[in-house]
Amino acid sequence: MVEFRLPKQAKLVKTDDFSSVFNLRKRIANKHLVMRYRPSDNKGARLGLIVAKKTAKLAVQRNYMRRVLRELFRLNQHQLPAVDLVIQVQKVFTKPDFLEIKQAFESLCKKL
RNA sequence: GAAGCUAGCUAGACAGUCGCCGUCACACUUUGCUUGCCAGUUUUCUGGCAUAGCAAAUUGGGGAAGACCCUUGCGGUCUCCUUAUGUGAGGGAGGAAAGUCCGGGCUGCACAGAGCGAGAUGACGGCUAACGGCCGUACGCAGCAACUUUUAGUUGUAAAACUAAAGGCCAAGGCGAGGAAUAGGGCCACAGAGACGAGUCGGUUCGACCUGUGAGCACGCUUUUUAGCGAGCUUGCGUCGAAACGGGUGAAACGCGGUAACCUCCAUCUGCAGCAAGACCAAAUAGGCUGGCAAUAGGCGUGGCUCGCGCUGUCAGCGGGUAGGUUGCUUGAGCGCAUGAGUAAUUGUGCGCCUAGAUGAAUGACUGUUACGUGUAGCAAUGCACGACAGAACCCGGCUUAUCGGCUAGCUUCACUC
Repeated sequence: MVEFRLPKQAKLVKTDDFSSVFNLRKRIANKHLVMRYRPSDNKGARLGLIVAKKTAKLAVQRNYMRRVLRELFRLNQHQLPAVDLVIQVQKVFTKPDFLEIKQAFESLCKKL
């Protein structure tokens, strides 16, 4: 039985966590997303999200994008290696773009 | 029934899979003691149940405090603090959560009292914790429908009906920074001669100046004779002075006009900052204070050199304070129903209810069925696409702005029936 839960331990919380990922400067990207990552000693992958106010002005849009990306991470976390992952949104996407975003996320995950 | 307006409610529904954040209950391990109940027993006491309270140990997660060990490591052991874990139940964005424009609560700082300054408000009365909000009344402004007047057109024998335009009166409803202009200062577009002590300009009349100039008349002189020069009178223009009248304007004209949304005056109100407020716990590193030890040596600076002066060690404790954590944190001017008071805003009483508390930031993602609306294809059945504005961040009362629709109630006008 595979667990798909996403407890608090699987999230990047501290400012130090984020800045250490940024300092490693490992970066892959496509049209929608930018992923920065850093191998870690923990058991599973950990996630941090960055959705800037600049990319989407409305809070509703930002919340949707955050939730979709968190959901995708949750469902795919066992295929991922043990890394600290920071996903940055480049471009606004809404409900009709879901499949496109899913493909973008999966293709980036394969490159990890 | 139709139209208009104003309030209030709502913000598609159901199911499945996988999740997130609080709350509650139970389980999360045992032992001992206290308490209560039951049974036996004369009592002491014994046994069982409840697990309410306390203590001890133990398992798991987390920890930033303390001690010890040696292999000196992102080590182990012990003490201490804290809670997790599993199952179940129940809850989990809005009418604007938005803009942050007003008013409060709450919190900290400041504060004898008074004054100056600054800001806000401004009919009258009321409501309220308070307000720049709301309610009522009066006034003013704009104005749709209806009604009505005039004109034009069409129909019609006519009565009249309809349509259009321009007015009148304008329901319900809407809008109104609305005190003082004799306390004072400033300003008043365009037009007009002139726009705020008033004078100037032009016209008319009178007088003066004509050494300025044009025209006319008559005179004198002449080698320009249809001309030139000189001097005179009248008159026009011009300059100066006086008088009364008066100026196609304009909202307003030698007036006790307007403007206070220019300053100002009057009345009332306002201390300042904000949950990143504030309170508690509290690493690492750096620095501070106190004490002990070492030491009067050495080093550095000042100086040409000496003396002198200043700085510089280590250990322990203390307090401030940063990251971080806990709290503030959701029970409140709360909501619903009934009923009393009041035209109403609002409020008294009774009963019932608990309704998000996140913090690199939860409240969801996807799929299916279906309702409604819109668009599109189609004769139709039906198919396809789309679904308003928008996301809590201490909490309330308002205002403003955005918004697909639906439902209910009230008010006004018109029509119909009785």
